[in-house]
Amino acid sequence: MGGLLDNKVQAQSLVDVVAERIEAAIISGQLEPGSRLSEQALATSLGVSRGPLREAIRRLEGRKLLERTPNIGVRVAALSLRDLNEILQVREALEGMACGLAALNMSDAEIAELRRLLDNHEKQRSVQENKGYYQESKDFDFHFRIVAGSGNERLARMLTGDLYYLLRVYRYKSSTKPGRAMEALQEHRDIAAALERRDPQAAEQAMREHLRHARRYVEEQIAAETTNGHPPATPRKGRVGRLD
Amino acid sequence: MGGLLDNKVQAQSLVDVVAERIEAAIISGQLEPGSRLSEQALATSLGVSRGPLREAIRRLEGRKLLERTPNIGVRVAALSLRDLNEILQVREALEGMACGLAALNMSDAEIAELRRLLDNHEKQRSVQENKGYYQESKDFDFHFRIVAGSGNERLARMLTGDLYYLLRVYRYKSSTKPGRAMEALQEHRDIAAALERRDPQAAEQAMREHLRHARRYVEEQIAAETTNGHPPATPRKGRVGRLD
DNA sequence: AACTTCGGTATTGCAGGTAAATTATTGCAA
DNA sequence: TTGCAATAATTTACCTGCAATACCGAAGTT
Repeated sequence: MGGLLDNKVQAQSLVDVVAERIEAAIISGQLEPGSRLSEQALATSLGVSRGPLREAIRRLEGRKLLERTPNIGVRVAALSLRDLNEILQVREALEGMACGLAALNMSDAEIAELRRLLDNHEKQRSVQENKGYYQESKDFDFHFRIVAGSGNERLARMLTGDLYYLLRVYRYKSSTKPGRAMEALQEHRDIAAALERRDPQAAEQAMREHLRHARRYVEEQIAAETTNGHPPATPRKGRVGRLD
Repeated sequence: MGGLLDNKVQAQSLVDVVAERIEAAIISGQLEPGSRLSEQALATSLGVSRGPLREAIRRLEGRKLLERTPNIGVRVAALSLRDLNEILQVREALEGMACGLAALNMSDAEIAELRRLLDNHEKQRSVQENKGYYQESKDFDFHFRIVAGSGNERLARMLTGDLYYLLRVYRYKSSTKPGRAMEALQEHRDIAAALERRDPQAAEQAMREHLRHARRYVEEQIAAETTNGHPPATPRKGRVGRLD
């Protein structure tokens, strides 16, 4: 394994490239949620004709990252706080199950690796002590490994391929809250401990609790919004997203 | 509610129509899993050019109902027994949660309606007693209402819009098993009872158990397949699906 | 006889162009 | 000045045509 010739390369059509590019732009924030995209502008900006671009858009449409209104146009899917809450609820159920399965299916080596990952995080955290925030990619890495370790490939794809993306768009870090980073790290440790004990029920519970904290944060925002008569998060409709 | 003017009609592009048509063809079995579809043939058969057809295909691709291999072609997604099992596992978690939420969020009227539905099923079942099988659409209706009653729209769409479709393709009726129909009806009653009691935990448990039975059926098949040295379910590759 | 190579045929991938719909703008009237 | 109407401009929707790639069968080689 590891040889350069072992990986089977797949021909990539323009559509694939364009779709990936747009997806990346959405996640990176280059294309803001709710912003409209002009076919002509995007096509010339990417150097392709409108055919493949439209096909790429259709695919992302199927994945609910883009929304098209016939004869009007395409916009980046915008999630309301309510949507966000719903998605987090789904995530809780799915990733809870994944974690329970991981307790049964992950290899000892994988779990050990997970533990090392956390020690690593701890160090990095102590460096920027007061920054008090858990770097996004680290958090993602931890969750990713567990989900992959569940042994249920479809479940893993649903989480890492679909739900995570939607959440990332919102760079929704409840971890920006003051003491949250330390808490999160501790919760990660609890999860790892349950995995080491090979206790699926405890693992599921630990993961669910961890995720519930994140969700509570959103629920607080919802509550605040509805009481304050806050403007219901108007997604900027005017802006047209480019990729330059 | 229910007025003819309440439904907001959306302009439907050719792509929408074509996509729906293909989806229907897949579900109805007109297009078998694993079968290849020729763009030219489908296009002429549907009376559209290849452009919109390709876009429709791309969308279904995003929804994992179709799979495209670059420069080769498109085929209807084929699920192995292992895939099926994975999906059923996901369904268990998701629909379990949905049922728990439904116990909190469904209106009394909706629950009462559910009960009437079951009485109706019972009658119909007793008519074709020995046929011993729960008509597919009835079963779907029951589950559909509960899922919709969860109050979590995204969850409902994931289940009814995505997972159910994948499962329907396989018309995988564990209900064809001899005594299964009666059992299933009884389980439905248990679920309804938990909802009436407004007991979310019991509701979730009842639903999970109901679904676990279906899954066990698949697991048995997997076991049988691997021991018998059965050919691993070769999806017919040769056939080209038409819509005529 | 089996395997490889080579050419023809069919299918997919991509680009541009025309028609239809929506949005923006301008002019007119109240 | 405001509201409406007609028109112009922009954008999407769809179709056709051409290029690139893969598939299939025949001929040739080992």
